[in-house]
Amino acid sequence: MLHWKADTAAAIPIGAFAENSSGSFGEVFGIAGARLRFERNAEVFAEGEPADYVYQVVRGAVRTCKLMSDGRRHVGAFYLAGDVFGLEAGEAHGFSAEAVTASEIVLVRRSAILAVCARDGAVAAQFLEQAALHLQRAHDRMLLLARKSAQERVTDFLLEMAARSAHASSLELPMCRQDIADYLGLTIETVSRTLTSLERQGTIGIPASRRIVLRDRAALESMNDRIAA
Amino acid sequence: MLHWKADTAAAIPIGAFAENSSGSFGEVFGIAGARLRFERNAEVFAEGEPADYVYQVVRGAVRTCKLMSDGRRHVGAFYLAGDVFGLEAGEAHGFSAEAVTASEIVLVRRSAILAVCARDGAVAAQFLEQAALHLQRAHDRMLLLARKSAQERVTDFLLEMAARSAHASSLELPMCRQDIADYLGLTIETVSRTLTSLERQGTIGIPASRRIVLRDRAALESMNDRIAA
DNA sequence: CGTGCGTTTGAGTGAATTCAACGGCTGTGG
DNA sequence: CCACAGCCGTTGAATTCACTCAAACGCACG
Repeated sequence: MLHWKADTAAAIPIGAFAENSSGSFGEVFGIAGARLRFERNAEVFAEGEPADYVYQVVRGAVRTCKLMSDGRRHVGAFYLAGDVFGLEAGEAHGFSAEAVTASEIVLVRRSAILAVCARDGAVAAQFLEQAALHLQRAHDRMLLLARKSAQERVTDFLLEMAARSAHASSLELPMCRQDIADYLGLTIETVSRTLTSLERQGTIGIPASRRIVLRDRAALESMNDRIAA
Repeated sequence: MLHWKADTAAAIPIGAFAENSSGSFGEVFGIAGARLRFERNAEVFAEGEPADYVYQVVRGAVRTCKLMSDGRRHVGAFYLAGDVFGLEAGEAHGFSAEAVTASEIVLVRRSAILAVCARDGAVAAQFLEQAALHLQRAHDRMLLLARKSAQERVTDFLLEMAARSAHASSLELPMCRQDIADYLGLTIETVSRTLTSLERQGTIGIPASRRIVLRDRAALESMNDRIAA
C-alpha cells in the first residue's frame, strides 16, 4: 500500500522524490539505482521472494497481487509513475508485483535505505509517518472491501484514480477490467456492468474502454461516503 | 492493524514490552504512562481526534471501528492484553477505538516515541519493520475481505484468535457476534450460522456462545488457504 | 479476412443478506 | 422466589446483489 506520490513525498525533507525532478528516488540516498525495463505482465518480484530492494515506477504502472491456491486473485495496489513500493515488505515479500503495462523501474537496495534510517532517526521517523499513512489507507480499503456495494467500490476507484492523475476529470486507465475487479473484490462482469450503468446515468463517459470521463463528480462523490479526511 | 503481541515485541531489542514483565510499554521509553480504566463499550479515542498517544492494553480487549454515515460499521482490529495500538495513525486517528470489555490501558505520549525514534535510528528502523509487518497483515485481511467465503473468514478468525490466545485449542472470545461480523465483513446471522455449521460438522465445539473449542484444527486449516508465512 | 483478446451484455443461479420470530441467559423489581 | 425486561444469539423464510455461465461484440494485429 505504499504509493508515495511525488507530491506526498515533497513534504519529506530528505530530498527530491519527485518523478519529474532530475533526482530519482535512488539518488536521494546517494545510490545509483539500477534502472530496469519490464514488459506488460512481467513479474517484478514474486511472493515469498526475499525483499532486498525498494522500487520506484519511472514509467508505466505496476500492480501487486496475492494468489490463492484455487486461482482467486487479489490486487493489493496499483503504482503509477513516481510511486515507491516494496518497502512495505518484511524480510520477504508477502505478495508479487507485476507490470501492468510496459514499465521502467528504479531499484534501490533496501539495506541502503534501512542504513540511512538507522543513521538518521529523523529520516526514519518520516518513513514511519509514511508507513502510518499507508496503514490508514489500508484501513479505508478494508472498509471498502468489507462493507461497500459494487457501485460504491467502482466510484471510489474512479475518484481515487482521478485524484492520482494529472487531469482531474479525464482518466486513462492503464489496467484491464480484470485488474480493477481483483482490486475491488468484484468480478469483471460486475465492474463492466457498473461502469455502463454509471455511463447511462450520465455520471461518467466512456469514449474508449480504458478512458473514463468524470461528467458529474458531485454525483460520484455522493455515492461513496468518503469519510477519510 | 498494529497489534504487537508480547512475543512479537520480544524480538525488538529496545526493552521489555511484555505484559507479564515488570516493565510496561511506557517504561521502555522512560516515561510513566498514565494507566486508565475503560468500561465496556467506552470510547478510548474517536475518529478524527488528534493522535497524541500510543496505547497498550494491560487488561481487557479493544476494537477499532470505522463508521459510515448510514450506520454500516467495520471493525479494523482487536487488541488483547499486551497489544500496542494507536501508532498506526498519522496526525489524526482514522478510526475510533472502544473497549470491548472493561479494560485497563496504558498511554504514552506519541511525541515521546517519535522523539526516541528521531534520536535513535536503530529503534526507528525496528518500528519501521513492525509497521511493514502490519502492512502485510493488512494485505492479508484485504484478501480475506475481498475474496474469501463466509466459512473461510470465520475459520480464519478462529485460527487467528487461537494463535493469539494462550491455549491453542480453546478460545474465550471477549467480543460479541456483531463485533466478529463487522470484523469479517459479514452479518451477525451469517457468523452465527457458520459457527453452528462448523459445530455440526464436528470441527469445533461451542460449549458457550463466547467459548470455542477447536476440535479438528487440520480441517479448519484446510478450509482457509493461509498463504501467508 | 480471420484470429485472439478484452469487454460488454444476457439469463439463471446462489451465497449471503434482510426481515422476522424465537430461545436463553442475566439482572431487577415486585 | 418468580415475573419480566433487555440483551445476545440462534434459527427460519424470503429476497437480493453479485456471481457464474454463456454468448456476442469490437478492436487490433497478423
